[in-house]
Amino acid sequence: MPELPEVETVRRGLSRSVVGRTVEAVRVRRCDNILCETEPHQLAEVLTGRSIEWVGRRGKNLILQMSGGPVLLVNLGMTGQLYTLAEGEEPLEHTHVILELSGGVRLVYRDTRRFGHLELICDGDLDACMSLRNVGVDARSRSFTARRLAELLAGRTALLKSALLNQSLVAGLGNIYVCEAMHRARIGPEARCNELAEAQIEALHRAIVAVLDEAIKAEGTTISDYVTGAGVPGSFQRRLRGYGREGLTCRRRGCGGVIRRIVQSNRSTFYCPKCQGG
DNA sequence: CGATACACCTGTGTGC
DNA sequence: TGCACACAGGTGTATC
Repeated sequence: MPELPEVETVRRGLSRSVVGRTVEAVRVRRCDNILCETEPHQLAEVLTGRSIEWVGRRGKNLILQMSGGPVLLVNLGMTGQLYTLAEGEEPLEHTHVILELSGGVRLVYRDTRRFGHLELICDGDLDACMSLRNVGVDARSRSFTARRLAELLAGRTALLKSALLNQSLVAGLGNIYVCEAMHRARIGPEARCNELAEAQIEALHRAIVAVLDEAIKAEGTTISDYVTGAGVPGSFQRRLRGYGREGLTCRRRGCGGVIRRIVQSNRSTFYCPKCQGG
């Protein structure tokens, strides 16, 4: 579910609602998706009494910096949620951890399919932690340029789509935004990394930056599970041009093509056969 | 090392 | 109504 725009939206929301608050209690309902140097129950021991100093992001990973050094990293996987409960609101099924914060704020971590995980990094050393070991250049960092993208793709024979989904190259894109960026850049689904012209890579880079930016402004894409840090859906699903639109008319002005769905490496790819190369 | 297949988990929607 | 199957935003691991 959550790709870069969704994770960034959660980061921004939590920056407003939980930064500066102190962890008063930690309720762990289910701990088999908590990575920790020692034991999952260490979560309460380490976090209780510390305040949340800031919330950061690397690719699709959220970083909660705690006072005194430790970091709580959150990867939401497909169905993960990290949001604050409204007053009187009860946690739903599949809520695995609740942080009770000062001021009566409750931050919950929920994940139906449990593809996500928490990682407690006691010494705060992000460069050595498990979750970030294979995270490449963030798609919204300054160093993600067209030139950098070209270097990352050079010499690869894989499908472009597979490379863009590979977090160790560019971090932050998932199935939705890869489909959207390739549609915007008019690159067909069968394109391979090593057969792109320079101008196509530049167009792809512009498309990636633009679609992520627009999606963040819309607070992300909600298909079924994703919610912002405040627990509400995003709205970018209304502006998708390819993803999830099989059989519908292409949204490119004057195109009139019909969006198709194919399966590539076991995942759906949506594209317009008329305005995207193939 | 690079590319691909698959497993991990739960819920929902479809067709018989 | 019951059941089988396809499918879903991600990613680590095994295999060639």
